Amino acid sequence: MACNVSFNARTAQKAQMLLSRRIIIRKLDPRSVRVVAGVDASYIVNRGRELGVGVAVALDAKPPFRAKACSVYIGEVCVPYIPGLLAFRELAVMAPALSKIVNLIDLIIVDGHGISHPRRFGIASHIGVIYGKPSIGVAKKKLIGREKNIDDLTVVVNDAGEPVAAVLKKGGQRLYVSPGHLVDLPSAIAIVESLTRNKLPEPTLRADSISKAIRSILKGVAPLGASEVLAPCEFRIKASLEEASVILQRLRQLGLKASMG
DNA sequence: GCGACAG
DNA sequence: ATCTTGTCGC
Repeated sequence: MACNVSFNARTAQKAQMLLSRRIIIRKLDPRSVRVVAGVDASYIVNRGRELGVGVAVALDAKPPFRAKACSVYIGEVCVPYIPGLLAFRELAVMAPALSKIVNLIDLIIVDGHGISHPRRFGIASHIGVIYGKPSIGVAKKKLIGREKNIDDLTVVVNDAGEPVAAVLKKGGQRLYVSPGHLVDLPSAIAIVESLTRNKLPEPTLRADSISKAIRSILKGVAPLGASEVLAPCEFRIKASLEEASVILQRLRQLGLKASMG
């Protein structure tokens, strides 16, 4: 028996329309951001079932962006990817991970959009509202709106004529930065700039490398340096008994802290 | 009907 | 996101 969870796209859209009214857009002083969270989700297909890996890492907002805590949740995902409804898929595994470290952080950087969304409620806004924390969406591709140049800044404008994102060029990468919750566009731009050294913000990079390392381990390969990258992480696995046991064993073999539930 | 379409 | 070979550039 797999995927006992059902998903209704129309209901999900209604939820977004209701929840979007809770978004607060306002200035956020970058100096008030001391610890920031990076989140990520990856997937792996196993006998027709889809396992999701949710990662949440807390790091200093200043170089060298030292990791202070990390939580990983592994469980089955029963929601498909539908453009505009990404949050319902990713949150299934990201929320259990983020909940473990949310008390430590001042802001969340999310892969995906914030208010630059058909219903003004992308995954970054969703996470921000649910946790009552400032959040910023940083996406690699545009979801909605048209781009418009204002002086030397490129912004994304929605159908209502409202600027909902800015385009940052980082090492050949286009980054769509949009407010999620408790932050405005100028603040979001300044904060993302301060967190970006390479092509992506450091929190995203860190969550991504953790996610990739876990993925390799689950596929039976132990990447060099995996133990170091995953050292700050605690793991929780929710799966069938035999499946969870195998995963648990592999992680513990590498000296990692893993449990079930 | 057609194009667009985060991860 | 994931799959997947060779290839371009630092």
